[in-house]
Amino acid sequence: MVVEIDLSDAEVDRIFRALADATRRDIVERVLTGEQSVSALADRYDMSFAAVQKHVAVLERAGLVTKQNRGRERLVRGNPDKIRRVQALLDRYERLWRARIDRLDALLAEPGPPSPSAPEQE
Amino acid sequence: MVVEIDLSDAEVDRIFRALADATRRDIVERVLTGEQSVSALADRYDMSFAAVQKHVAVLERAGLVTKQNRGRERLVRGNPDKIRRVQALLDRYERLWRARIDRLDALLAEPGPPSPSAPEQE
DNA sequence: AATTTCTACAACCATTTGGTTGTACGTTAA
DNA sequence: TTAACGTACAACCAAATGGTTGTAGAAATT
Repeated sequence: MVVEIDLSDAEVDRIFRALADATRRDIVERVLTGEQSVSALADRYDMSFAAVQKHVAVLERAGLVTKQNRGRERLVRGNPDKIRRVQALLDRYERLWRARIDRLDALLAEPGPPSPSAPEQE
Repeated sequence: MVVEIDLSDAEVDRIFRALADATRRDIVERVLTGEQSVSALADRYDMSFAAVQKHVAVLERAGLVTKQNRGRERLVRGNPDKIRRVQALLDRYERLWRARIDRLDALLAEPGPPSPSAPEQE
């Protein structure tokens, strides 16, 4: 399955920043298992309801979760499309990196020194 | 190839936070192509040398790049092992997410309503 | 009708972030 | 030797982050 990469810098900023917090990553894991209300999530953490509410808001702004009204509750659920795009993004990084390593390996495997390059001193 | 996932919460925090900035992501891409000195990197961006120096320090603390001394220069290069671990981490998220979607799909495909669940109103 | 539950949001606070400028020091070049 | 280059680091600043408490409103319960 091919996933398109059409995220703006600002979007990628928001996504990575949202994932740069252990509580928020934990929330993501929880709503992966099944949708949960904000207060149900808040019960799990040693912080105020408002704090958890803010974390959910950060995840929502990043597009990683969505909220749906059910009565007085707000059900939080994951956004699979977005996580696939993040996956594709990291996949691209990994491929670029691997390509560089492969080039270096090939260079080192050559018989003669291909270029004087840097004398590599500490 | 199997990559181990043994990163602490704090490490993952640092990695995601490091990637949550367009300039730093660009630096990562540049050093993927080949190692570069800090000043060579600084020339590329519309900000002070010290600012770029700080960005590199953030990437270094996250373990995404390393620096090596060559004379008066500090050569910045990528850390392939770390990026592979990040890749593995995201891979895990993606698999969890996909598993949930598959479960939901299976549920919806069943003939009778499996459970009354929520009346789904806005 | 009164109370409780779940949520939203404002105000506040300490800390971190991302930028700046300035100073100092080792290394290279003239 | 002197000048220029590359880097490190401190001090400073505005804005964002991550937490708090308090107030208010809509929905459910009693």
